[in-house]
Amino acid sequence: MTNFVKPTESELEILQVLWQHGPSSVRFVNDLLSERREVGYTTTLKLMQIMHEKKLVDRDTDARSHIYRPIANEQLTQQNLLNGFVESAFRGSAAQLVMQALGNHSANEQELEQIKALIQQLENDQQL
Amino acid sequence: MTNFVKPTESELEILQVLWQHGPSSVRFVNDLLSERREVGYTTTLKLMQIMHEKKLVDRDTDARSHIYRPIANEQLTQQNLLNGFVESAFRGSAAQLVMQALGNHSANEQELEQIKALIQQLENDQQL
DNA sequence: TTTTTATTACGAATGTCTTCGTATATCTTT
DNA sequence: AAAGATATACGAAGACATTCGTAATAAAAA
Repeated sequence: MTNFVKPTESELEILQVLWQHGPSSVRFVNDLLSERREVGYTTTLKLMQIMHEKKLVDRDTDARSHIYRPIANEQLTQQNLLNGFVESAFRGSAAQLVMQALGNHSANEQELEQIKALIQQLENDQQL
Repeated sequence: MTNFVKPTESELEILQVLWQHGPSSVRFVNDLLSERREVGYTTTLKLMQIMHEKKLVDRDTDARSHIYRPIANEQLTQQNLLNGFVESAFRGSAAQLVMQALGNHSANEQELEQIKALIQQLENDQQL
């Protein structure tokens, strides 16, 4: 967590593809994005080049078609984004955010169990 | 929730002041913001005027010093922001976000109890 | 080999966000 | 009333973010 560069919306969309599918070419990423919305190939290319400059991704340029991969993993990035989000939208109160998230985005039974287990664990740790 | 306009970072900062302190003048908002960082008066003024155009705030122009107030309340805005955030950063999984939030931003004992109670309630409702 | 296709690099246009200077009007103080 | 302080309106500059066209190059197909 030395220095976090916040990805933009579009950049995050690309990172999602890379996290889910592993190292990928621009072509592959653009094909996936195109399924969801209109986006030109060179637009995706340019974004990925910028992400490389920002050191959000690494790339292998051995083959003609370069292969990109995220530098930070998904969890760490989520954590950094979450910190900023809690700060700006929830005045720093993660508990408030959790309440809102649970209240409106219903989680399923299994997820609720997982969350309960996590809380249990947190409470146990706190006793030490 | 007819049509949500997403406030920018700076706009959200101003909304926070209005939610916390009630209807305020530009002067008041700018004084508060200035305690935390360098920001010119006309910068804050301009932002609040733009927020008025975007219909993020209403204003009373009876007195020379106009009084601004948020149009949407804090909870509703948080909910809208949260939906977008869960979508873009957590692939739509609110449960994942909750786990991350609980894991790293420790909540205190009382907050954990509140969250547990909420989960209990959700589980009860689900049985109907 | 020639033509077609695919890929990168790059520049530039457009849009949005943030910031501030300046002009004008209004209120307050002297 | 004159001078100073305070408010709004407005334009514009600078920084990013997003998008795409075009040129150059490399690979694949004909």
